[in-house]
Amino acid sequence: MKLTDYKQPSVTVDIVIFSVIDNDLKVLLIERGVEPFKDKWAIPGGFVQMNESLDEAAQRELIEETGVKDVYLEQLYSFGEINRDPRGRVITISYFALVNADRVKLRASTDVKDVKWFSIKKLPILAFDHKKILDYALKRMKWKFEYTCVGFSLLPKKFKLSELQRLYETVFDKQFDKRNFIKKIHALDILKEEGIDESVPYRPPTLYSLKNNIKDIVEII
Amino acid sequence: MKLTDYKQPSVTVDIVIFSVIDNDLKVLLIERGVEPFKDKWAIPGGFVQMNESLDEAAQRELIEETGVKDVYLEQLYSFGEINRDPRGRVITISYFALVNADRVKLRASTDVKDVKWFSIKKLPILAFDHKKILDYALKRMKWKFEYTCVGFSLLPKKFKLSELQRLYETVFDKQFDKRNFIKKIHALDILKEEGIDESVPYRPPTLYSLKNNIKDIVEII
DNA sequence: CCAAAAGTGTTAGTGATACACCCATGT
DNA sequence: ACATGGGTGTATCACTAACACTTTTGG
Repeated sequence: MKLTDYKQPSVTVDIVIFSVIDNDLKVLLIERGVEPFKDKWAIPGGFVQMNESLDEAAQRELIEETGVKDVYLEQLYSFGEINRDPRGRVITISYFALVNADRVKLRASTDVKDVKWFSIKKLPILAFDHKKILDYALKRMKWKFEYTCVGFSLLPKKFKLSELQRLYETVFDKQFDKRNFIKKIHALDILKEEGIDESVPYRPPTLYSLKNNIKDIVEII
Repeated sequence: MKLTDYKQPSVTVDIVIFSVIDNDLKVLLIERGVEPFKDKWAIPGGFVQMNESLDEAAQRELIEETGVKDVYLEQLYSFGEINRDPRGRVITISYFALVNADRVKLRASTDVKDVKWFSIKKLPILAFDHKKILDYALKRMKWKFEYTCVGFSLLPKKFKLSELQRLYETVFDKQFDKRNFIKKIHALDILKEEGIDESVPYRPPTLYSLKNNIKDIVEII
């Protein structure tokens, strides 16, 4: 039995790209320029080429869309309902990424009318089954945020504790008690001091950085 | 741009099927009857057909291999390294299943020399990248076992607490304190009493069953 | 009365939560 | 002096972990 004895589905990767901009959790969407779902918003993605692994395909799509690499990128789930794409049988392997929006240069590519960051609170109607994918991504992203150190990839190398707390408050859309938050972070013993930021017009805050490469290793309970 | 403009990879599903037999955690493997990896042991799986979703394909493979359905089945992860299959580009969507071995009738199918339960502690060398898939499945299965109620699908409808504890001790390969274990289970408030088993030659134990349909909803801890 | 498994409480330690004020700086 | 954000401690509660003996039944 040879591989070619089977009719084969197409395989795509779709990337849910998150960022935090102006204390608001955002997701990157593209406006489709072609059918199906022309003029509708969708999660960026594309076909997996024969000479690249799934992770490489996701990485490539991410770079095409945002110009950034070396960001947090994680496979989510594969969606393969028979009729999820009106063009035919398409299986998609979804990913999510966390990017620091400062580094991103949005570029509309072929077949794309527009590219925009959308607040997670004001999403348009999405093409295909992309709402389902986005919901799933959001759930998993929050989980990862809560239980690992992935969130630090959205901060500059050196940051103050209040920035870290604001980031978490944005993602979870709720307030935390300052003392308890700091206590918890310190208890994890994952930060090292990096001096003091003297450039502010108020009491200078201590800067911190993550201890070497524990980004997604240490579980934050 | 049409779907057929792309050369397409093949897509398979592979199912890591777990069971607990004689207080030992087992996984179901098949001995391949054809190249590649002829005579090597592998995780059961097969090509996704054009008229079935991924979940349906996994379900079908599971039934073909074991004859059981209505068991716990969950998608794990998709593996798509370029050279993971010597026949060509094959992407596999892996699943894991928990089956009660009492209900299973093993059936060698075409291209399969043998089918056997292997103790997780004495695994043979596996074909393809199946070792990686199995390791991943094991990790996820244990996680699910610890934090949800999936484990109950390996027990009969009515069971005694000592059976439940023995199951957990088998899966995690360590002993738990009886009083603390029971206390924890009771605190979850997921069991209802189902009378007493009078048929034993020692003090008759209370039987319990899971409250309706909370199998994988309630998080344990 | 013996074997086998069922059943049952208390204590100490650890982590989570709730809560309010003073400090250092620039203007 | 004031505005801005930085920094700090304590008390209570809930959960976890460690630990051993008595009970019920059949043979």
